[in-house]
Amino acid sequence: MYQKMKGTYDITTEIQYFHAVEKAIQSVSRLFNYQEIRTPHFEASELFHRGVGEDTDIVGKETYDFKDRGGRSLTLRPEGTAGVVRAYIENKLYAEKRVPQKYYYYGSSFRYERPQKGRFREFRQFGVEAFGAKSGELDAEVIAYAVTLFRALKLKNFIVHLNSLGGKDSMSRYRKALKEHFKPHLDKLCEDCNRRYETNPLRILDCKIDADTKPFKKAPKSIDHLTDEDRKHFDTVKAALTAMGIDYKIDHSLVRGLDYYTDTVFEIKDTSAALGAQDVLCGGGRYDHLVESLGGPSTPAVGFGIGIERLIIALQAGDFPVPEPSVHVYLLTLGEEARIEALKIANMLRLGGISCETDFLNRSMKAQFKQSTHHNARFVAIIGEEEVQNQTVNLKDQKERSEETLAVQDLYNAIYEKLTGKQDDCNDCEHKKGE
RNA sequence: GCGGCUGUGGCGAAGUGGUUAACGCACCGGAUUGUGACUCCGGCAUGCGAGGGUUCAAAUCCCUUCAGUCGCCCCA
Repeated sequence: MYQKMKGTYDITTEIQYFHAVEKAIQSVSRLFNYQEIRTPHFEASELFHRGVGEDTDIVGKETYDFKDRGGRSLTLRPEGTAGVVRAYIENKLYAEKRVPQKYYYYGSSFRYERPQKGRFREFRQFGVEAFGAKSGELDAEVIAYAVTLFRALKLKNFIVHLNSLGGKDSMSRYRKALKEHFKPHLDKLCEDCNRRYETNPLRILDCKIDADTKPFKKAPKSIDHLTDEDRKHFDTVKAALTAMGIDYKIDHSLVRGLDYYTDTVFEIKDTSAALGAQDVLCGGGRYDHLVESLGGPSTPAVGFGIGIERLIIALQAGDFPVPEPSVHVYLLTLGEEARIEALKIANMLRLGGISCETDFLNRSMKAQFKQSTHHNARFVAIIGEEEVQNQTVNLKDQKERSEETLAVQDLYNAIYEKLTGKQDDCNDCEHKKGE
């Protein structure tokens, strides 16, 4: 038997959750005025190496790299931003008249990792990127977008972690301060941290092994090394969040693992314990130099990524109502003629927006009744020889627990009225009149 | 890349060397050839993730491998 590849999975009954999330994404994107952008699932390897950063774990050990038949070195995208930035530059979207240019993306990303809860080799990511404005208020709007999405999905147990790394000047000051601070303690730090000390001292703060040690706790804070300008930017972000009623927690150890971040960085963590070690639902920040470093004009930008699988795990732990698949009418047939008649009736009902299911196996009445339950049918329409003869249908309303004999020509109106009551829209599902 | 745990029907689960692999749920058929959800009767794994080995005998012991799961690293 063939098996799916490690770290991938088939979406079957859970599709309902994906639809719910996708619907929320579309409606929140509309509210915040973000346009969807779709970019390829693979790009030249070079793009991710330069975009995400050669020294990051993602590029160093997690990318799916392969050579195509033309000998090109390609990589399945490990995250969304690099591809969107490439498209932004290549399509000269910076010349768009609307500023800032705000995009969202949704789709699979790939990382070669050992799978565990909330972590897959192929996973879906949703993210937004806003280009063209260096504004703390835009940073705050991006965070507000994520929070709004979570609220729309009835999530309650999450918290925004916030920090600022500052721009190039602030960061180099901070790096120097960190190195000075940790230098006398290097022998006490783990192997990884010693390596990070040379390659990227900021990442030492990410370490969980050394997190409880004294030098770690006394480590200098990035926000104490911001230039006046960067400090002002961060103050604007915080004020804007407060103005929008968004709670946040300043997290001095939050540095993020991707190289391109500047100034604001944030994560939104799930606090329900449903996600185990992978509690980061959303991660993002400002990246003011990425567009330029990938060959575009100097363009400030800010964005985030959200893991759809993690979001859905959080959703399932919460009380988000997910509708069961259902059908309006189950046509229960008895005999050959009745089946033909049922097809005609189903066709007629479907044209009017009423969904139908019927029996294709010539099964017993009992079996068909069971099927109608499995299909969550509101109505069972019984069609036997007698009904075919008289052009009638025996209609059972499973909700009202009533049964009546109706002329075929009256069937549609009767069902429609019961489904919609006095309103225009179906009360049982999302069917709208005229659709 | 490293470590722990797990793998028996559609699902849950017993079985730790000895006949025919319990049981429950679900499903299917019948009792009841036009009214299901209760009840009763019957059916439903030639096989225990896969491959190899030990043995008179393997779901059970050994080796290899695959997958799942949780954790580390890191991230969404």
